[in-house]
Order: sequence, then structure tokens, then C-alpha cells
Amino acid sequence: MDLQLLRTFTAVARAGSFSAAARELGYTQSAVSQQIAALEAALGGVPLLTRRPVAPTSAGARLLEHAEPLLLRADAARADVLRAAGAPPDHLRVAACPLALPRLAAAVGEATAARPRLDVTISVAARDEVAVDVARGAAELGLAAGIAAPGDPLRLPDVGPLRAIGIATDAVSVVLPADHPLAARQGLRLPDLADARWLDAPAFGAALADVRRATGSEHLQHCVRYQGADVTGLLELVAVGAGLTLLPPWAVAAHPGVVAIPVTAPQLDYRTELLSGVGANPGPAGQAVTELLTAGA
Amino acid sequence: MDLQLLRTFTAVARAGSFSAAARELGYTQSAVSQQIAALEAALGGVPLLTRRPVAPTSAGARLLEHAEPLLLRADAARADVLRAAGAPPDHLRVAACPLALPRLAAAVGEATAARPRLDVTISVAARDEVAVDVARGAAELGLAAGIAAPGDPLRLPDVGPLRAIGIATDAVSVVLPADHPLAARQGLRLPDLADARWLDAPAFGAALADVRRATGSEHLQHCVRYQGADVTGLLELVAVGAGLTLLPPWAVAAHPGVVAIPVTAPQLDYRTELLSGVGANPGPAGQAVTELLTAGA
DNA sequence: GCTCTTTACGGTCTGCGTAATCATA
DNA sequence: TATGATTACGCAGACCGTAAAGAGC
Repeated sequence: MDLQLLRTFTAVARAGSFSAAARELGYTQSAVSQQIAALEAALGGVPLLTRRPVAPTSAGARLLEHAEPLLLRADAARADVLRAAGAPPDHLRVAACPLALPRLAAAVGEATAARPRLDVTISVAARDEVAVDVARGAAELGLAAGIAAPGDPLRLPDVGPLRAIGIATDAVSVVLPADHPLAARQGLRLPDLADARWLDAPAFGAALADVRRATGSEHLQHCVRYQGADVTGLLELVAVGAGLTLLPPWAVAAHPGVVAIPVTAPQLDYRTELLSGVGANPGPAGQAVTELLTAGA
Repeated sequence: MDLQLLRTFTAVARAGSFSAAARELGYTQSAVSQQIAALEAALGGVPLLTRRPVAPTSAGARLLEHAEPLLLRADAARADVLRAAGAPPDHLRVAACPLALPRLAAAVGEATAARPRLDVTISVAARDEVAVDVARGAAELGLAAGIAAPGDPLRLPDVGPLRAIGIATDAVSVVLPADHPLAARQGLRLPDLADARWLDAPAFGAALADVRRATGSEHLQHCVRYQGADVTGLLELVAVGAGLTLLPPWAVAAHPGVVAIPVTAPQLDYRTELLSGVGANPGPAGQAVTELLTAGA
């Protein structure tokens, strides 16, 4: 199974058209048609796509599920090899979850004070995207944050070997609208909130899967998904009753309309990890930032 | 990056010789040499192997770490597609961890009583191998067992989408030699045992990584690794002081020379999960066994 | 000097593009 | 009928095997 065929297959499935995928990939229609035929032949003649309309068959859907991680890992492998062989970069790129930014800002500020010529790009992304960026070499360092049981590492997508160092753990609070019946409590047990509506906020490490594990509720509620990276927006959604979320209390501060109640059970940490390539040399700037970030831990 | 080149690369690295790898793969020496050269060229001209002696460079070592999971996932993808398209098999193959065998035996026994023509192959493997076997299609069903925090799923190697259903949780005990100073205790806290020698017994879901997470000890002791699938052998090792291990108390029974002390902290479950392909139809036999196994949960 | 890898070269096969054909809305 | 996928065909490049050359112990 050639990865190039897989790439073409995903493009066709995504575009819903051979011709559109061909344009996207710089092939002719004919070439794409032949590649799909070759892929189907290589897989025992199983049809992967229905034609007209073009849509994945059930077998094709299964393949699609595998394709993205496969291509991602292939990219990660290439990036890893190039990192191991190449010279350390002079420009530092850091991908970070929104709630890791204060710590990152502190470290970068200190580093720039020490070495004025520092050249850093910071990009904000959800936890999984941070891991992906580091794995693909789009960033030298990553700061991922999210909810984990005490002592557990974050559950990052499997993008191959990554070095992950825990640099901080904060407490976890439930963020509720101020007029919520439980808003006056001193502490809350998550299993008691298993039936609540939860916001799905992957950028803040409070993705639905995390919440479900923490609350122990099997069925996941239909809920609002917040793709933004801005805490204020998330808190606004909580304030208007779109759902609850889990955050470290300092992130809520004194936002009007919401309150943060400590979680008493189960024991949870809001954990921040520093991600980097296993064999990578992040360069002098990356080294400096790494040391500053890990020093606090 | 062609997967075939990667396969050849791993063979060369494993064999430590171009010619040996060529014989193994059915190529000529020359073809292997050209494939390696092509792979190095595709990766920006980075040398992946030193020649004479043939050994991976640091970049090659990074690639090797990616290669196995990549090839594994590719196999899993192929198996998944074929499962989705093919007819359900009439022969049922089950891969199971040793400590899941009693439950499996009960279910298979009941199933064979109901349908005498049942055709089942059972193979015993470590937890990770069970997951790999199911993913690659070498088994229709898998029974994986191991230690997890309450509510957490087992930490299986990422081999793509697998359906995992928890079918049982048992208590966890520390298995100690009978003459151990702590052998008379009623219960034990694992953090107090962080400095103990632990056996590394991956087949029993007590791999070192699990133990380290459970005990909270960062440094992993040099220890004895037990690759066997036989509980008696493992208990013998404990009896002679080779190290401790974590098992459900029923597995220890009345084995001479060892005692099982319940773990009081942290909270741990010995969890058994039933694994199957996501879109797979396990066939009538698999269906029957699945129902019997999940009925108890 | 011997073993093992690399390079050179020729044949075959794959894979893409052009263009014609076919199927479907 | 028009859009879009498939098939036919020719050519360029990839890939493997044979054989000669080169490199390291």
C-alpha cells in the first residue's frame, strides 16, 4: 500500500470528486482514476469509493480512519529524521495551548531579556494540534495543557515518540454560571454532574472525552463545541448557560457571570507539559526557553 | 517515503547487513543497496546507515523508531478494509492475556455447549500483542488485561481504531515473598513501595510502565523481565525474591512462598477488555462469544 | 586477498498524460 | 446533452537483475 495512493484517496474522499482532487494534487483526472483503481486492486479488489456520487464505501470509510494517522506519522518520521540530522534552527517556533501562554510568556520574556536577539514565533493551538505541530516539525517546542489524573501524563494523540516533561500542575475547578443552583457550593463531585451539559473545548484541554472520563458518564451529551482559543469566549458561553467546563481557577479570575468551584472528586490535575522531539536539538533559544520552563517544575 | 523502502530499511538494520537483508526479502544485494540509497535521497540525503559495519546512524535510529508503528498501522489498515468488505469468518481466533483465560474458557465452554460445531483457536499473548493481533486481523477477538486507574481504559498501543469493551474489573494485590517484611500487612500503599524491585511482566499487564505510574516512582529499577505467559513461573520468581508484581488476588490462589496483599492506594483496577475491529463482523461464533463475555459485565 | 557494498548498464514494468469512450444526471 | 469517470495507448522514468568496480578489514 503506497502512501501516495492513500494521500490521493483521502483527497478524493474529501473533495467528493476525482477531478477536484486531481486539480488539488496537480494530477490529471485520469491519473487519479488510475491511482484509486490501483489502490482498490492492491486491497484485494475491494471497492473503496462509490462513483457518481463519489463517496467512501464502508471499507473506504475504514481506510479513511487509518489514512490520516498514517500520513501524519509518516510526516513525523520525516521531520524526526531531518531534525536528527540538520543543524539546530536559529528561529524558535513554539506551539502552545491558550492556558499555557502565561507560563510561556514569562519564560520568553525572561529569555528575551537575557538575549535580545531572540527570534521566537508563538502559535496558539488545541492540545492535539500542539502535539501534531511538534511531531511534524512545524514547531520546535510545544506546551500542551489539559486534564489528567494525578501522576498521569496527558493523553496526547499518538504521533510517534515525543519527549514530554510535566512542568506544572494546577487545581481543577468546575466553571458554572453564577446563577446555577450549585454555584454556592464549596466543592463539587464530578459524578454528581454526570448529567450536566458540558462544553466541548478542546483548546483548553477540556475535550469531551476528558470530561466523560472524569465524570464517569458513559453517554456523552449533545453539547456545544468551542473551537476558539480565547478564554473569555468560553466563559461567556458558560455564563449564558451553554454548558459547564473544567478549568484551573486562575483562568477564570473574576469573570462576571461565572464562578469556579473546586472539584473534590475525582482527583484531577490541570497539567501542563513541554513537548519536544526526542532526538532534537531545539537550538540555543529553544534550550533557554526549555530551561526556564522546566526550572519552575 | 515509500513503505516498501522502510520495510527494507528495517530489515537491513535488523540484519546488520545488506546481503543478509536481501536474502531475507528475496532481492539481490544490489536492489537493497539501491533502495537504501533511494530512501536516503528521499529524506534529503541524510545518511541513515553507516556501512561496514552496517549500523543505523542517529537519524536512522530515529527513523527505525517510527518504522515499526508505521508498518504496523499499514497492516492494520489493510486488515480493517478486508474485514469491512469480506465475509465473516467461520473460524474464530481469539488472542488473550493469560489472566483473561479463565473468563474466556468459561465463555468458550458455554458457546461450544450451545453449538457443537464451533471452531475456535485461542492464542496466549501479552497485552500489547493482543491488540496488535486484533488490529492486523490475526485474531477476530482479543482479551487484554492489565492495570488501570478506576474508570480508565487500558493503555493499549496505538494500532488504529479498535473497539474495546470493559468486561471485568478485579481488585489488585501486591504479590510478595512470604518472608517479606511487609508480608503480614493487611494492605499496602504503592508509593511506600516505590523503591522496591518490581518484576517486569508484560503478559500480565504489570509492565514496568504501569507499575511506575501506579507507584509514582520516576526512576525505574533495574529488574527482572518475565516474558512467560504462565502465572506459576511468575509467582516462583516472586517467591525467590526476584521482585514484586501486581496481580488480581484470585490469580495467586494458594501458591506456596508468596502472599497477596491488597493495594490500598492508589486506587487501581485489574481490568479486562474485549477487543475487536471497529467495523468487523466477527462471525456467528465470535458473536456468541462476545455476547457471553459482555453479559457478565 | 576476500568479503561486502556501490556503480554501471540493459530490460521490463510501472505510472502519468493525451485522447477517446462510456456512464449518468 | 453535458459533466465527469473510465479505458486505450504511448512515452518517460523507476526499479530490479547481471556484472564490473570500489572500499574496507
